Order: sequence, then C-alpha cells, then structure tokens
Amino acid sequence: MYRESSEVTVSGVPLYQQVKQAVLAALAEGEWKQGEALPSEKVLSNRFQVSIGTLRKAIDELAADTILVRHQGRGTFVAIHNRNEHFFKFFRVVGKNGIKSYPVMEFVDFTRRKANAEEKEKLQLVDTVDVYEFAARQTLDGNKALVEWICLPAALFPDLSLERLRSRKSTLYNFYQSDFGINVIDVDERVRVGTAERSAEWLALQPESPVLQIRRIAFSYNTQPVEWRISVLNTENYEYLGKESV
Amino acid sequence: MYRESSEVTVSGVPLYQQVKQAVLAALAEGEWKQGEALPSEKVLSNRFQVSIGTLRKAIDELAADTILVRHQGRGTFVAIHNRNEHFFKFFRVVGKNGIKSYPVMEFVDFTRRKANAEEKEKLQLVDTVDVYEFAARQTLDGNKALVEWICLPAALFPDLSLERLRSRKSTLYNFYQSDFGINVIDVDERVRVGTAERSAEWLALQPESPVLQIRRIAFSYNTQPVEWRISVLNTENYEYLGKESV
DNA sequence: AAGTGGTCTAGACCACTAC
DNA sequence: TAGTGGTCTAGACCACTTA
Repeated sequence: MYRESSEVTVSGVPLYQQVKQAVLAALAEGEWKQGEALPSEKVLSNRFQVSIGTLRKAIDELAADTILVRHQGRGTFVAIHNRNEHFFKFFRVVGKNGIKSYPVMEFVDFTRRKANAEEKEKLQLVDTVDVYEFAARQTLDGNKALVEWICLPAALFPDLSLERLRSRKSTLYNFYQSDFGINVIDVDERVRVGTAERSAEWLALQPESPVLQIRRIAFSYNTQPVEWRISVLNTENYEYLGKESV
Repeated sequence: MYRESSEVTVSGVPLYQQVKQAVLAALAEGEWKQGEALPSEKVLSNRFQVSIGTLRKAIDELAADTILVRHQGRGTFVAIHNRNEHFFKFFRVVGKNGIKSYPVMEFVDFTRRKANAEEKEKLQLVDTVDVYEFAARQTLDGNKALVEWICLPAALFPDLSLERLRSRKSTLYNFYQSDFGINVIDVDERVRVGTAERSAEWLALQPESPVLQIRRIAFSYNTQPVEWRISVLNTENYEYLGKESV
C-alpha cells in the first residue's frame, strides 16, 4: 500500500488482494472488534490509496468469507460468527415440509468408559483409552424425533461432566470451542437404515422399528477426528437433508 | 436488456443480474454449447448494451457457479460438465467399507402416463401433463442394492423410449444432455426411511422391509426441475454419503 | 502482433438508514 | 438531510495466449 503505481506489477500481487490482507492485518491487531463498524468505503479507499472500485473488490471477498458483513445505508461491520448459526450449518434434519427448526436438547446417560473397537477406529485412537459417551435427546417443534449418541475422546475433553453439558450456552460445537479449544470445521456423514433399540423409548417406537441412522465423524483442523456420533431419526415427520440445491 | 437507462430503476432488478439471466437463457437455448467459447467481453457488453464492468460482474457470478470457466488470454467457455466424473458426483451411494463403486444399470418398467400430484409438485408442472416413468435397477459389485424410480416431463424428453435408454453411452445425465440438450447442474436430495414395496423383488427383500428412500429433484439452469426420482437403497452393504469431509 | 481476460481508476447516481 | 453501501460507466493498462 502507499505504493507507486508500478509496485503492483513488481510484487505481482493484485492491489485488491493487498488491500484485503491489510484489512485482515488491522482486524488481527484488533483495530476493529467483532460487531464494530469499519470506516466508510470512501475513507478506506483514501487510507489505502486505492480507488473505490478496488477497495470494494477487497471488501467483497472479505464479505464472501463471512469475515465482514455489509448493510446498505448503515455501514460495514466485523461479522459475529462465533455463535449459533455458524455451527448450525451441520444440522441437516429438516421437516418434510422443508422447514428447518431449532432443536431443544436434553442430555442423558452420561458415562465414562473404555473405547470399543468401532469408536477406536472412527476416532483414530491408538490405544484403548477412555471416552465419554452421552445421549442428546432432541425435540423439534415439540416432536421427540431425534436422539444423538455422542462419543468423545476423554483426553480432548478434560473434566467433562453432565452438569457442564447442561449448563452450556449456545450450541454443542460452540461449547467444545469455548471450553476445550476444539474447533469442529468439517464432518463426514453416512446414512443407513437401522433399528430404534436403545433410542426407542424416547422416540415412542418399538426397539425393532426402522429408523434413519446418521453416522458422523467431526473433524478439527488437519482432519483430526474429535467426535463420533450416531444420530437416530424418526422419519415420520422429518427427513435428512442430503444435498440442498443452491 | 436493450433498455433505457431508467429501466433498471423501474424493474428494481440490478442490471448485472439481468445480464446474468440473459446469458443463462442463451445457454438454455443452446446458443453456446458445452466447451464452446462465448464471445469476448467487449462483444457481449456491446450486445447487452452494458459497460464492461457490469458485464464482468454477471460473468463473475456465472463463473462462481461453475457454469462458465474463464481463461485469461483465451476466452470464456461453457463449463464442461459432461464427463462421467462430473455426473458421478451426484451418485452418493458408497459401500460400508467406504468404497464408491460404479453401478451397472438395467432399465425396466418404462411407461408414459399423466403426472400425479406429487410429480406435478416436484417437477413444477402447471397442468396435468404427461411424464415418462421408468426404473433403473442398479447392481454394485454384483449386489442388487439399488432401484431408482425416475420420472421425467415428457415435454422435455420428446420420443424417449426404453430402447434409447438402453442403448445410451455413458451416464444417464450425459444422455439427457447429448440427446435432449438438458443439463443437470444441481440436485436437491432428502432421505427418509421407507419400505421396499415395488422394489422388493429386485432387492430380494419383503415388500414391507425397511429401506433407505432418497428423494431427488434434479435442476437445470435457472433451477428448472427436469427430473424427479426416488431411489430405494438396501443398506445392508451400502450407505448414503451425506457429507464427505474435504 | 492481435486478442483475450485481469486489474484498476475516478468518477456518477441510486436506495437505504439514521438523525 | 447527510452518510452509507449498491450499482454502473467508459475508459485505461496489464498479463497471458495464440498465431
């Protein structure tokens, strides 16, 4: 920035990319905090000595990356996406009418024990170490439609307890992040038909009733598995959203 | 397009969006085919009577949608989605061992009849028009694991016949494209538990046996629905791949 | 050398928001 | 009414591809 017009050619990096990096650097330094407004486009274009168009292209990309949010007539703000909606994107259960509703969770059956063979495989555990397991019973629109059996490596979640799960704020994955520094950034999900079994009572089904079984591995950075869960869905009123068209 | 400068304000739709829709319309009409080059930006901006910058913004979005591909110094091309691997990406059935194997298809039960209520809804048909329906029995690694019941609007697939289906080369979606000019670019899929019923015999199950039911709408440009299919999967040896981690 | 897309400018007018 | 982002223009020069 603050360059001669030739510097762009010399460095080989497009000006708008340099502007983007400069904005990211200012964000990293804490010049503007989450939720705060940035200076106007005119002020920023003057500060970085680029045209409005170039400044806008940089901001466009930051908005596309959901780092900034723009509101016509109000200004450009630092996005707040440490909260629910960001992690909610992994929730792929939808009503047959197409409506995605927010689940109410209730945690039960909390245990700590040795990992079994499948858990060792899915979580890539080398030795037979401890895991936490618990059930998250979920109610959607008042319907008891979903139970998730969640298995976590004890080493990654020190001193996890049922009380901490129940007293958490916001989503489960947000809780992983705020209390254990674990960021879930991707999941692998496979779906098959199963039987209700230990989930039957909550779902008001027979143990041998067919249900949708969604088997998920959640990954942190470097595709390290941090959670293994089996979700059991009664598809009488709900469906699994395999792929949503754009 | 070919508008007075005031028309943009009147319609309320941004010019570049109008340009984008006009390009999509030309694509849908087959003005430029897959792999072909579009006219240069200068020619297009002149044709649509917009500035280069506005034209570029429209093309930018189409490139982001992977409908067009731009090559600096060469031109802008209609993205080639006709290779098998591209259509194969919509095939989300995978062995429990994680291996994705190529299906062998066999077409049966070909009929032409009036659309029923659900077909009308899914295919966005306004009147009660004709549809073709047929079953694609699929064998994976020698296992009869999957039957797909496919429903197509007759108007979009003139003179479709069982013989043409059977004598096609490559994938079904490639056949839609080469023989009917229909490009499937996106799908919406929802999954529930169902019963085998009319698919039972082929899957070697009882009619009341639980199976995975995958309900797909396939879309062409402008999110026009062009195919409605219900896939019936025996999940004894196979699973539905909901989300694959990157 | 000619033609393409990639970047960039220096404005303009508009719709929307806040005061 | 003033300030913001959203859209749009009519050029310019650049890097890259092809011939």
